[in-house]
Amino acid sequence: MNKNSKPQANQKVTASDVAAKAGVSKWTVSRTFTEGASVSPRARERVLKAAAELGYRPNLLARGLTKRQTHIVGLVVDEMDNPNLLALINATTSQLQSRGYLSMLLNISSENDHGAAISLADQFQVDGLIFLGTVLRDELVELAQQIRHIPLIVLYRNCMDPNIQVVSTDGYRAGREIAALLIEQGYRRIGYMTGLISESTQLRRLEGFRDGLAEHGLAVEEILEGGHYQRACGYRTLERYLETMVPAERVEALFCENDILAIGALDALHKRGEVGSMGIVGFDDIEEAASPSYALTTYRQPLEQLVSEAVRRISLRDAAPRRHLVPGELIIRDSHRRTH
Amino acid sequence: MNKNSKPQANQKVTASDVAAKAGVSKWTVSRTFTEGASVSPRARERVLKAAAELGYRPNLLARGLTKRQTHIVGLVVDEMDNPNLLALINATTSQLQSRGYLSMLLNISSENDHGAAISLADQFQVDGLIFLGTVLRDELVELAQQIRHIPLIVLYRNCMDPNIQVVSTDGYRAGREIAALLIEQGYRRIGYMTGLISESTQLRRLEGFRDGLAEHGLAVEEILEGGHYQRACGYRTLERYLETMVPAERVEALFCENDILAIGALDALHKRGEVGSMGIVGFDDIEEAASPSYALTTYRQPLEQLVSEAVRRISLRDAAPRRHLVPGELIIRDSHRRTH
DNA sequence: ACGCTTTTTGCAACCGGGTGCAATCTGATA
DNA sequence: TATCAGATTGCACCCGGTTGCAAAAAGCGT
Repeated sequence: MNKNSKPQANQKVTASDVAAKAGVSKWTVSRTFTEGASVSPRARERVLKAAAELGYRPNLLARGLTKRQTHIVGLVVDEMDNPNLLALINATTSQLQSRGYLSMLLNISSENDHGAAISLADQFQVDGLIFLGTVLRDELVELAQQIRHIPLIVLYRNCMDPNIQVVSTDGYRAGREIAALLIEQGYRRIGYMTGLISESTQLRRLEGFRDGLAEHGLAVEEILEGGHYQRACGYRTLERYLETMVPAERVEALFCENDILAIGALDALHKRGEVGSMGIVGFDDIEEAASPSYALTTYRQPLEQLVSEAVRRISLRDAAPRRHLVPGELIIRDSHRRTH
Repeated sequence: MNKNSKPQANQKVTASDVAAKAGVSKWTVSRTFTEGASVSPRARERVLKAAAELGYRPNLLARGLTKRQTHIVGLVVDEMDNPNLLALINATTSQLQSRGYLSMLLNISSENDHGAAISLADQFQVDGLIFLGTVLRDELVELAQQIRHIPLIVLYRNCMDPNIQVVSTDGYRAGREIAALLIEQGYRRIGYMTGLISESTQLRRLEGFRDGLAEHGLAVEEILEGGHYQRACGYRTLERYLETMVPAERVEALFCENDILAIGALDALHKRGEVGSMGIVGFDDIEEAASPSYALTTYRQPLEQLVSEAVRRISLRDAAPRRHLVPGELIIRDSHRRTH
């Protein structure tokens, strides 16, 4: 009862089929679908008509085989629990698709076999590999070296290996801008809350922050270790700090490595009824940051631009290991101000 | 200065190369890498050795072309803002990879061209299409009909079209279980908070809930429209309800269509200092549900099982439009109890 | 109408590997 | 040692498209 008798092009329609119907050779069909090939308008029209009637769609495997270009890009993803990641994946796949590329998702979180995944992508002749917010361990770099000569791009994170391309937010610059903002507010005693130490981008952030302060003769008075990417971590870290330090000794402002920690910090201030006693700045501009109850001053990473640059490099087949840092945007709300 | 002179297998190593080095024909090489093909142990060994030395890796495009099986699965994804989605994507890609499949992500959210994306996947000869938490509009179903005969699976959602396979949580059963739980608590006046109406799975949930209550001679006293998947929505909806109804007239317990709404509802109770005055049950068991400040009683969808079933069907090339409903698990915490 | 330049088009070969079939090689049995 | 089944291997050809080359057709000036 399931026999579909509709004349829909259920099975394979090949170029030869179209050729037969259009009364030309299959090569002419191929040329019709090749940009800038030489085909007479008349032939093209007949081919197009026949193709439409038959519902012809070129087999992309075959095309990839001969053209040595598949228009598939491997997206290597780790840490599948970071909510930012979804936005990254969304933006990347979206832009890739609109430029005619397809994304192959390679999950290398936890128990998955990293080597197998990357090798498999290579065997599929992907046109490039984008590491999405992945912290590239040496092990991965080594793997990546063994594959074909294609663009390897670390997006949204940093990677010091000279053979890997990087497209990322200019953390150093961001750090300086935030330092400048806080100094402008008149703060002298300024602190920094780190996330997990392992993430190399953030180091540059702190460096820039430090240098920005140094220009005005200031130093980072206090470095708090925030730890994981969780509100509770920011909360506990600041809470403990507030407990141990009398108000006069505390820093007046705190730059947190990401919004989640910053929001946790704000929660801690709130809990102790000390909202407004310390300027807080975050990083990322996540959705909650805009909520009026936080009004978090933060720094927005130029997501679309970053992705766009990465995609551009892939489509240019640019495998040269350059590094591209894009400036983000300071989002000024209220949390960096002290009200008392 | 960038000339890589290392003897690494930078370029293409084909089966013929391996054959030459191993002193056999390329067909023997092919057979060596084919499960269950007839190759003498001696030949196999020599091929394997040569392959290893040369760093040979079969070209999967070529293989896919002849075998008519690519081991690529298209993951069609919509609503890239739903955080549940990330867990779904993670589980799916992970399981696919461990079974030797690769995932091609097709983003059909917002401005992306749905038709183009799905058609492209088809042209790449994917072995199946999984719609991840996508609400399958008719338009999509129609598109899907036009492609090759491969499994089309809607995962984590429902779809009434008889030509599409469904692998999803048994919402009807869940609804009944929750009804039973609430009745067991002694409640008589029981309500339901909906999410967005458009999502068809949830209808079954309400049906089951309704039937479960009916068995004990009860009905759903109140249907609150929660709206979007946002805490604020659950919050506002319940707040408004509490404002308009005097305690004696209120429902004693409320089953919310998802945890986000349920948590919003708990927030509303908390805000009014009426925690414990109403039993609340959610659905999904998101991370926050376990937090002691909510202790949300909820229903966990069997994510891994669902994914596993979908992957199984793909690998069996089972394109028959069956529908598979998996029971989830009631997670009993405290929020369904009344304390006063 | 004629020679000459451009297009257009057909063909063979190829991308990298897989399959059916027949030829060849085992080696165990008679 | 001859015989024959079964395992192994080579070969031609296929998958579905693309490309370089040369032949055929069309355009053009005179």
